Amino acid sequence: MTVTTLHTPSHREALWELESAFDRGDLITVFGECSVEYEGRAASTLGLGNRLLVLKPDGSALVHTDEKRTPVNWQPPGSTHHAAVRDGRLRVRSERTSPDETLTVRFTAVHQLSAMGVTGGRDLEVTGSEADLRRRILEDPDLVEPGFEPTAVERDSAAGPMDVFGVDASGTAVVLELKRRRVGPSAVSQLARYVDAVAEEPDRDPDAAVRGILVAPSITDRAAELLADRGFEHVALEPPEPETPGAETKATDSAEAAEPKAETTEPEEPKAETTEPEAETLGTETASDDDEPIEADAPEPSGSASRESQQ
Amino acid sequence: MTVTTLHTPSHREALWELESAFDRGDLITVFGECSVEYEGRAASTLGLGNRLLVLKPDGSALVHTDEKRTPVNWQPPGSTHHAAVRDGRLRVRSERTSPDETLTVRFTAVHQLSAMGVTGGRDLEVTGSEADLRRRILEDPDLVEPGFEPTAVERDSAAGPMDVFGVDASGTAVVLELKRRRVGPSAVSQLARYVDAVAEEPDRDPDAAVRGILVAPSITDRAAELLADRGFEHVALEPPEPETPGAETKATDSAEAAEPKAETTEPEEPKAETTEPEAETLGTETASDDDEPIEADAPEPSGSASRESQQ
DNA sequence: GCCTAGGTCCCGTAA
DNA sequence: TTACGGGGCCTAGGC
Repeated sequence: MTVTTLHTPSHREALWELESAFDRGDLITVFGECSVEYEGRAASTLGLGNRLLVLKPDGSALVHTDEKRTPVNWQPPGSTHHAAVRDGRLRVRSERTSPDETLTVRFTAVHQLSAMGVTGGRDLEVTGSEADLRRRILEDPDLVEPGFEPTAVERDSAAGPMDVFGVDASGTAVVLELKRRRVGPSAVSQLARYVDAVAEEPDRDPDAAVRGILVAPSITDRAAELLADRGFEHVALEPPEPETPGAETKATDSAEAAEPKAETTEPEEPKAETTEPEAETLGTETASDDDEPIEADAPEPSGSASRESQQ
Repeated sequence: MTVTTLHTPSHREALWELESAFDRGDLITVFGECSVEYEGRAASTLGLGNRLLVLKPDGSALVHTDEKRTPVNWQPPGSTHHAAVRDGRLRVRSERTSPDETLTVRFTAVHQLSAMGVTGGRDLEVTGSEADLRRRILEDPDLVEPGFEPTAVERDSAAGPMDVFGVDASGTAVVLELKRRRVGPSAVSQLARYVDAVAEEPDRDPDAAVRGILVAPSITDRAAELLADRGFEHVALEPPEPETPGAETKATDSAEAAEPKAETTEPEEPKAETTEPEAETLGTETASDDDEPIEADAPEPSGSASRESQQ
């Protein structure tokens, strides 16, 4: 693995290294004293200070201070990086079009410049998303309510696509809005938009009701009021098992669901999903182990360092 | 400025340096081959690959690949960083509570480790925000429509706080929802929530109308339909500044300082709107200069480098 | 701590 | 390209 590093380089030296790093497609970090300007969708200025600039080969640019997860300034992927020496400073500029945006970083001093060849390994696997929650519901629609039958996912409406659409035990249309986490008023509005759109569809009996159900781990008080005003309902449900199944079971919210689920029997054959119903335990991991047995069990064999946050 | 850098250190050496860097409150970058695990609100795994790990003294942690502006994994500020050598690997772990979340980065090889003392300079000045749009409207309410009078900002309702509340020339209540950029259906829903909440306030004449106006640079077709369905209106207006109306005028700090903002301190009570709103020309720049005269005019005196995005 | 909404949101997906 | 909605969103401002 090639890593090129310059310590307190002159602007010319830094410029030269940036040039070749751009050519190599390296990931670049520049640490130094700089001011930053941005102009595009908005505009901003940032006075002199020490920051870390990261330039990625895909055109991304990040300016980080010593605080916050979000960069103080940035440029999204697809931008074009330029470097030059102007007015006695090293200027790095990242530009893009549609929208036209320019990020300019002017270094009065470069403390360190590194260029690294980075390759692949971007295959992140995530669990606990709204898609996981949807899978869970499609596999066992009774979790929403006994007799619920999903008929479509992402069904389009005049107000946009609905997460899940279906009918209840009495044949009434039901719109589900799913959220992976606790939600507020905006989720109720979103649900209302879809329900209203369905209710007004021309081929529908104007007198036929359309139910709206917000499926989320929990909702705020205000959201509950708005939900009640519209005659909508809330079903407490969350994505399956982001926490490891072994220990640390946190099904605390299940109490909110209250409704004794009449045992998760064979789903009413949800047309759209004929998968084996036993998959209700989709979160199971064979031979699950605790978080890190090797490390957790081992006594400190080689020392350890820690630091407390000081915000 | 102190910068400590280790090249291809042993895990023990890296651990030692991390320890002291934590103590110093340095900003740390670690570049190497690693796998990443996250567990908390969701969970994720990332296989072996070369990445850049950034550890901030405020407890933030970022794992960056060679692509995207968003880190592939991260930890927000307030987390606590730990380092240790386990199973022949350098393990960096960042944990936080409420919610409980853990980020674990295991390095099989460290190509470079740097620690930098970063100080201050976080005073970012931004223009073009929704707050700027609101200022613009409060300074000249006629931009919304002739005779409009704002009476409150962030006025609370049963559905949440409204951006601007006021009355039109005929005395009818008006709710404004402001957006700094082009908007879709969600903004219409948001406006509808507020209008409905105001309309149902007990002390209000049930027959009295409440108007809803969406103030944004533009809206999508679907948003326009939803807006029309509800009888709401759209006023095309954007924040002052970010877009360059004339010839690349970009509000240098000097111009802003020169701007007689005088008592522009939030007319909380615009009722007494007797003042002649000469501030209508708030977008004017005195002695505007082009983007960067020194650099732009100068011919390439010292070389330049550029790189095209390759995505 | 929770709630509410903005953001240069970023990002993926589909039309 | 635009549109639309999810996100481990993050962040700021109230309460």
